[in-house]
Amino acid sequence: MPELPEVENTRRYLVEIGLPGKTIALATIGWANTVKHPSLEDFVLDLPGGTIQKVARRGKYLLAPLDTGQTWVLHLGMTGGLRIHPRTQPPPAMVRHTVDFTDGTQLRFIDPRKFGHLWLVDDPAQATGKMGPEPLSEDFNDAALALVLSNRTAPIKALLLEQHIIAGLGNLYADDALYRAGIHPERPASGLSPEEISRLRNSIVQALEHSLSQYDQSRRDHWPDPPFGLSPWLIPRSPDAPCVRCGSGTMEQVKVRARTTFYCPVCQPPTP
DNA sequence: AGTACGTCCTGATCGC
DNA sequence: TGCGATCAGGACGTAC
Repeated sequence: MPELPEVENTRRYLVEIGLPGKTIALATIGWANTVKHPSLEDFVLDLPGGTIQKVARRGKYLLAPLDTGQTWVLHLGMTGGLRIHPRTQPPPAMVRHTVDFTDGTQLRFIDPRKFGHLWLVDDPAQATGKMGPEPLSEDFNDAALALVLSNRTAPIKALLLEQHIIAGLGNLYADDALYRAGIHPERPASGLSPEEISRLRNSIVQALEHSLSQYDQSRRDHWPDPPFGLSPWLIPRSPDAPCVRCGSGTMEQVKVRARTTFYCPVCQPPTP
């Protein structure tokens, strides 16, 4: 379940371990469906020779522009993870794809469920599609959030998961943000007051930044092989667990758009 | 246009 | 103890 903090953690890992500047020698794809563009044949033909200029992130996508002018785009899906090791080091379990560099190191794409995707494109938008504002950027303000939520009757939780509304949130951080904000996940989005929208925006930022700071510490503690485990979030994710926010409620579990959703009925009442 | 649901995947967990 | 069924969900495609 890599969401924005996990993908950003991966980006920082890749930068710190020195991916920018490496030149690709060989791409080995173990599951053809992972490559979305161009064809598998063209992907493995065109990627080698490129030198990585930098590693950027847009939502949950990692963007690695090459000196060829094309951009190598990676999405970790639900179970994806990336590691760079010397090619001679035994690979971790569940490595689906590898990319060898000319300096003797190798990127390992670990992905048990094969939901990850790769692209090689001229324009990153070919891979990412239309994306909403980055929640940790200046573009993400109360007015912008209010605008995209207006006239939407869908549950607020469902909209938080749409990448063209806000980039980078997934199931866990959507729940965590709503929990921090004290907003019921099934409230119709258009029914939120300006105060609630402001609280929600702040809560999204806090949830993400809290997690990012934990990942920064974890990378320092475990360098050069930080663990894949998820950073602990505030919201208890088990039914009937005591609410750590109000201390009196017990967590409820429901499905919102087929996604497991937790909330505290006391902190997050169904009506304002 | 907005909303809802099925599909892809397989390791982990559950129930009998 | 073993084995089949179920669950997990990011993004996209399809249907209404």
